[in-house]
Parts: sequence; structure tokens; C-alpha cells
Amino acid sequence: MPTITLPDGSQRSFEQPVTVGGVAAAIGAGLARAALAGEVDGRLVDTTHVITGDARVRIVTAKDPQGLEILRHSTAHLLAQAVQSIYPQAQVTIGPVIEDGFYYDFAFERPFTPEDLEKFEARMRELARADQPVRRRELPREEAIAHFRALGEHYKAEIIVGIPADQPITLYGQGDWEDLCRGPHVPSTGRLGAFNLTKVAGAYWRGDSRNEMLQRIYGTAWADEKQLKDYLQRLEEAEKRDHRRIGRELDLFHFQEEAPGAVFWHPHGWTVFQGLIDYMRERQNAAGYQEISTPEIMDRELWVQSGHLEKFGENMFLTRTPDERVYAIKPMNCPGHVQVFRHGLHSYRELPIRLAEFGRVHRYEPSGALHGLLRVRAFTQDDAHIFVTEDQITGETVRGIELLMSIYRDFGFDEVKVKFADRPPRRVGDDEIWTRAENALIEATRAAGVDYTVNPGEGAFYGPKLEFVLKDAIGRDWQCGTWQVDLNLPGRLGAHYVDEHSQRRTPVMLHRAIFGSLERFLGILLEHHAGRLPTWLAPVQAVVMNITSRQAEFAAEAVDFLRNQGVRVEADLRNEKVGYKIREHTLQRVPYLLVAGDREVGSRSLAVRSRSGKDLGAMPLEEVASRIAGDVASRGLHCLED
RNA sequence: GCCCACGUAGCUCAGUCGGUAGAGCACGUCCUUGGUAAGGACGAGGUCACCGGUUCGAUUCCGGUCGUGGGCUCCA
Repeated sequence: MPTITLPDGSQRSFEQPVTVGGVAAAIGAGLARAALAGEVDGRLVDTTHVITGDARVRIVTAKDPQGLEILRHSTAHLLAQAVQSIYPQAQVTIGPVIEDGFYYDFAFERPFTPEDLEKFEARMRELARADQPVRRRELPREEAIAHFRALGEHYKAEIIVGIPADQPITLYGQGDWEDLCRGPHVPSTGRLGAFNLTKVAGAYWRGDSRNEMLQRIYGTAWADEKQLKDYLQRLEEAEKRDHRRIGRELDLFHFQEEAPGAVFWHPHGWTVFQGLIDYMRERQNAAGYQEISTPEIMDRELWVQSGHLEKFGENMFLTRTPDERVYAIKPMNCPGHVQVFRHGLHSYRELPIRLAEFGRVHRYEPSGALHGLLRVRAFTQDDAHIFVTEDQITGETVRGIELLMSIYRDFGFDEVKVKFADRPPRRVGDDEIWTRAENALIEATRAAGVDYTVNPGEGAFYGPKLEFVLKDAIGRDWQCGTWQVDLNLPGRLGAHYVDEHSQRRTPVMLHRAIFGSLERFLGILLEHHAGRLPTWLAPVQAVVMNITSRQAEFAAEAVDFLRNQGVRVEADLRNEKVGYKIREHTLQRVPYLLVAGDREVGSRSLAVRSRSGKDLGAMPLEEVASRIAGDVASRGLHCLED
């Protein structure tokens, strides 16, 4: 006689064992219809699950995050059923839930086509309409393996072998179709409907490129049609923010076939790029960094010594000169910085020595990885290497993290996650050194009072690192900054300092980047702001436009005035209507549109319109200049104009 | 690098069941002097990504290469 406790604390007693669905029905017919699954004593189960004893029960519906997950998982099953009903020889593998949807990987003799996708989706809708009940059964492990082998489902058999012995092997079925699955699932296929198949892609079995390629079908699924529509709309929004599109629309940069993964910066794009450099230079100079510049190509031998060629070689560009010497184009700045440090003998009294460079590096990335500014083969790092004694690691790291966070705040990124990446499989240096480096970095991170998560095996080949991840305006994560402790390269490259006992010692090198890649950071900013860069970064901060040719002379004068006041301003004196000019520069996301008509000429003022379309009224030239200057000084963080 | 899709004017895209191509926007000239998101007329602009093959003839069909997009893998 089970007594069921519901989430609101109320209790219900039943004469005999009752299913989750039965509990829902006892509460109300509406809930019974909405029930997708149940949570019994914290465990997710099917609605057919029988409760025999007292339990805490929650009915899971599509409104719950877990309910939505179950819905997506069941939709993945529906896809598998549809695929196998059309192509019985396709083998099923795995079909997990992912953000906003699901995918299912199949082994099939040929790639699926977009036409296949349409057929699958149509079949899925038929099967959903048929409203087939979903069954669950358990099988003994050996029997299950034999069962799937007999069906020719070798991947499933392989999966079962990997399931821990204490877990039951469960199968879920609907109609004449059945699949290995942990569950739970929705009670019947009629609950599924708000879904779309979105794309096909190749994917390796178990994500390993040595394994065979499977056919992955992606889909999205939601609680109802409205949510699905909202999701599709969000995708559209993200597409509008795409930095590649904005880059083209605002004429910031382009790519072309002859230079895959390398950026051609146009004047406006380069203005923003330089703005980032100017800003960073100011901040790091104030923090005690010294800027240097090191060669882009250096003899291969140096890269053998550093270990780059061995551990990073497949990402490096090499070049042979007419004298048959082989040079490497630098993929990192560290070896060059060590050369600068090595030049002359340093005392411990000089440390820390902080060498910074806006270093342009080249990395041969796999062609499939390239993606606009976000993944390129030639990029500029705001790179620095800090040479310290082992005792100084903590203090310098605390200072460094403070600088990093302060800079991110200036760009409006208030939410920053930190990840600690420890020793990778491909590395230089023995384990004792790695342990020391990892411990030092963890201690320093704690001292800085920063929470972090661990990213195992993702450190650089020469040392562990912190990764700084920013959250953008639409909630996406971007890894930008890095802080690394390196007990390896200084020794390999022969860096020394003299300690207080006149002994030569090897310094520790801290590697750090804040933007990471300037190209990438700029791409992130474009997406974060949807192209509406704050005034301090906007390539064109203001445009002065005349209404008729009568005001051309004054407009030109106004441009000169503002330019002298340090405003990045352009004139638009074309023979077009003012509405046309407003539209064009609004589309160009210019923060201030300044109109000169006869009224303004008389008072030596400009009518100011903000990027958001607000009329700020006419202002004397001086006031326009000081207003824009104020906006620039605040870095737009407190600017309400948009 | 691997899988799939795609590559036509500066941009967004039509089109050709094989007979060397078209729209809108942008661009140029002219008209228009118009107060806050598109005034009008005319015009110029393309080796249909590249290389081969099939064919009387290829932008179209086939093969390859390069590039782009989405995944996989990897990373800033």
C-alpha cells in the first residue's frame, strides 16, 4: 500500500502498487496527458514504472528540463526507427541528446543525402501520428549481446560489452522496432511532434578518427511548435550576428582562396584592430611590461631545441631559402622571447622581467577547422612572457589574473570562467617538473581567489595553463586568455639569471595572452555587439551629412573640427536625400549621425542622431565633440544611447 | 586531414533537360537641392572557382584540384 509524497509535500495513498502514470492520473487528467516520465526518489523512470513502496514522486512533463531531454531522446529513437524502416540494413549506434536537440549516428553503406533526410522526417511524422506505445524490457547481458549480434547490430553489441556489470540491460521498443537504451522514454510516439531534422554530417565511431566514419543526423526537438519556432528564430538571430557577414557588410576584412585562413584587413577593420592594440599596449605598459618584436622566421634548429618541431611540428609552416637553409615560421613567440632574455646576463634583482609582443604567428590548422576570424592560420597574439624565480610565481600570477579580469570588464565581459588544464599526453619534461608546475599554478590560482574547473590533459606541451572563458551577449562561451607556468622551455633554450649567491639559475617562464588572438577577439566582439561596436572601438564614430549642397562647406568644416578633436569622423556630402544617408550609415552601425541643415549652419551646430535612432537635438560643435569624447572615455559601458 | 553540401556580376540569388547568361541591391553618368531608414532615368559590369575528360559544341554531364559552409578531430 504505497504512500506517495508529491513535490508540494502532499501525500496520496494507493491500495496497491501503482505506476507513475497512475499517480499522474490520480492527480488530474491534464497531468496524466502531459506526463512524459516520473522522478521516483530522485531517479528518472518511465510512466509505466510500477511503484511498490512509499516514495517521493514527481511527474515529469515537457516543461521540465528533464522532460525536454526525454522528449529529445525519444525523438532520436523515432529517427532511428524511421531510418531502419526505410533502410533495414542501416545499423544503429548512439543517439544522445545535445543542446537544443539530438543526433543519431548510423553505420550505412553510403552517406545519407538531403533527400534521405526529407524521407526520414516524413516517416517520423507518420510514426508519431500512429501514436505507438513505447515498451521497455530487460534482458540478461549475454542474451542481449546475442540478440543484437543476431540482428547484425554489431555496434550495439559492442556498447553492451562496455556497460558496467551492475547495470541492467534494457531495450525500448515501439511498433515492430526495438533499440538498446537506458531510458526513460515518453509513453508513446504521439507525444513527439515539434521536431526538425537539421543536417547530416560524418562522425567517427566513438569520436576517434582511426575508427570508421558513421553518418550522423542532427535534429532539434521541443515541447511544442512555438518553442520550435522560437529556436529557429534564435538561429536566425545568431546568423545575423555572424562576424563573417558583419565583416562583409561593414567592409572590415575579407578572405580569398590564395591565402586560406589569413585575413585581408580593410581600412575600417584595421582601425578596430589597431584600437585593440593601442588599448592593450596602454594597459600592459602600465602593468610593467616591456614591448619587443622578434623575427617571424628563424632557423629550424631553434625549433628542434625548443621541442616545437617534435611536439607541434604538424602545425608549423616551414620555408626553404635559395641557400637551402630551412626556416620555421613562428607558431609561437616564446622561443624568440627567450632569445631576448638570454641576451645579456640578468640578476635576480631584475626579475620579474615581462616581455610583451603583438606577435604574428602562423599555425597550419587542418583545412576543416578554419572558420572566419575565429579559426585562422595566421594571427596576432597579445603575447607576453614573464621571467620569474619560482618564489615569484604566485605573486605574479595574482597580479596577472587581476589585469586580465580588469581588461575583460572594460570590454563588457563580466562573466569569466577559469579552467585549469593539466599535463597533455604529448609533452616535454619529466613528471616531477610537471607536478611542480601544476602545483605552483594551482596554488597561485587559489591565492588569486579564483574558482576554476579542471580541463584534464589540455595543457600546453611545455606546461599547465589556465584558460579564461568569456560569455557573450547571447550566452555563448569563448576561450580567450591563457596563463601558463613553464618550467621546461627556459632550460631547453638556455635562459639563466644569477641568484643572490652568484649562482646561475634557470628562471621560470610564465606565458600569457589576454585577447589570445586579436583576430579571434575582434570576431567575438563583432558577434557580441552584433556589429554595433561601442564608440571607442567603432571604426567610424560619426558621419557628418548635409541636406543640400548649401551646407557642404560648413559640413566639411565640422568634419575638420571634430577630426582635430580626435573623433574618427567622415563626411557624406553626396547628392542624396538625407533619409537615404541616414539609412546607409545606420546600416553601417555608425554611433553618431550628424546632420547639417540651414538651421544648424546658422548656429554652427549639428543635429545629433544616435545609432539607435534617437534624436538628441542640435548641439554646438564643441558639445558634439565633448559628448563623443565622453562616450569614448566610458568605453560605452555606461552609454545609454543604444 | 575525414564526411556531406556548395562555388554564376562587388553583395544576395535566379537560370541553362548541353547551343558561352539574368534580377534586385551596390557602382558610373545625368536629372533632382530633398530635415532623419531607399527620388528618377540611362549605363557599365561575368573565361559561370580552376584543371582535365566526354561531345560538333560544356557554365550545364563526368573526374580531379582549390576554396567556402556545416559536422568530426584539434585548438587562440
